[in-house]
Amino acid sequence: MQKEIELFKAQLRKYNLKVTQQRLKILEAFLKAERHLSCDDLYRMIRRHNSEIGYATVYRTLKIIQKTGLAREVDFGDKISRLEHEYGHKHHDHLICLKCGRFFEVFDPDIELLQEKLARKHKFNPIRHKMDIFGYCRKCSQSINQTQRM
Amino acid sequence: MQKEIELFKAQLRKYNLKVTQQRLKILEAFLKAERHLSCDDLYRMIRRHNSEIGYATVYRTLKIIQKTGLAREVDFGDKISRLEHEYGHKHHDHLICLKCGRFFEVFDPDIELLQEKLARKHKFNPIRHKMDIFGYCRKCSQSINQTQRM
DNA sequence: CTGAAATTGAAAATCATTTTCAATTATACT
DNA sequence: AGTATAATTGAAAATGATTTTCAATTTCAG
Repeated sequence: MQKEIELFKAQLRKYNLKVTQQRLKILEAFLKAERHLSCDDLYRMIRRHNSEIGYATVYRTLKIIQKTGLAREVDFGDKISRLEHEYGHKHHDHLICLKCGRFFEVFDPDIELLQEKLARKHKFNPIRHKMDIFGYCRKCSQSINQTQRM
Repeated sequence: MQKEIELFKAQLRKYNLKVTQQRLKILEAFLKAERHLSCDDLYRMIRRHNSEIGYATVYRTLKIIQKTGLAREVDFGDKISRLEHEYGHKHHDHLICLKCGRFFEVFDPDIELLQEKLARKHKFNPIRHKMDIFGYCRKCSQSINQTQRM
């Protein structure tokens, strides 16, 4: 985690941004957290513990954390920005359960390869991609009892 | 297009929803449109032509259109809901240009197969999935001149 | 035709996100 | 260490898409 903090500081300096107590606390809170976090999640976490840090500051710092490459946005289809750790984490895709909302991180090198090929076939220069599979996890698959409704 | 309209009407009846002029006009406008449309896009289109249909009605009807399986939501990462035709359209993924915003629909059966396998390997029951590759299209690849900025 | 139930649309509410701005703080430079 | 300056903070307001409310209107089964 020290490594990430140093990287963050270095990036701040590089862009003439100041190393403030708030920014460091927010980064640490983010790094300590395991799950995918929305801005609101993180704001509450920080607030719960001790510090008085404004929502706007958390919001703005999360933007910076993204830009430094320490986090990336993930999208669970609910229109809420969530961040997950990026630094030191390999790329992965998601299996997202439509019932319980849990997600699983997965990776398949063959798919990655084919994605590259697919893009190249279309003269497209891929930078990043996102693959989410929605469905039912093992537990929920058993207990599905959907009431079809409109 | 007649087929889609009949299907829509049938679905409405099935769920005790009424077949109104507004709903039909909105569906037709949607079906005639080629591109991916946001609620706002569609509202403007309809309004431009003639009809006086409220935004709320467009919004609500789009939800119904989704539920009937005639449209599905696509996500270009900008937090705006856009719908694309679903009925009679095969599943596909997207190549989305980070510069000009254009997108390309692509499909690769090998990837589809591997996605199924991947899910099964994790005892996950896949229902649908979403794969978007972000990068630069042919035209934009040439003229990239990004100014690195924070 | 008629009544019950659904729909409409204008306006307001919601909710995440983003900006504003005056007060505060970090940092480079004496 | 002191100071100037430029960035940051945080409360509050603004934004913008989405969603709901509710009284008036429309649909449609009987």
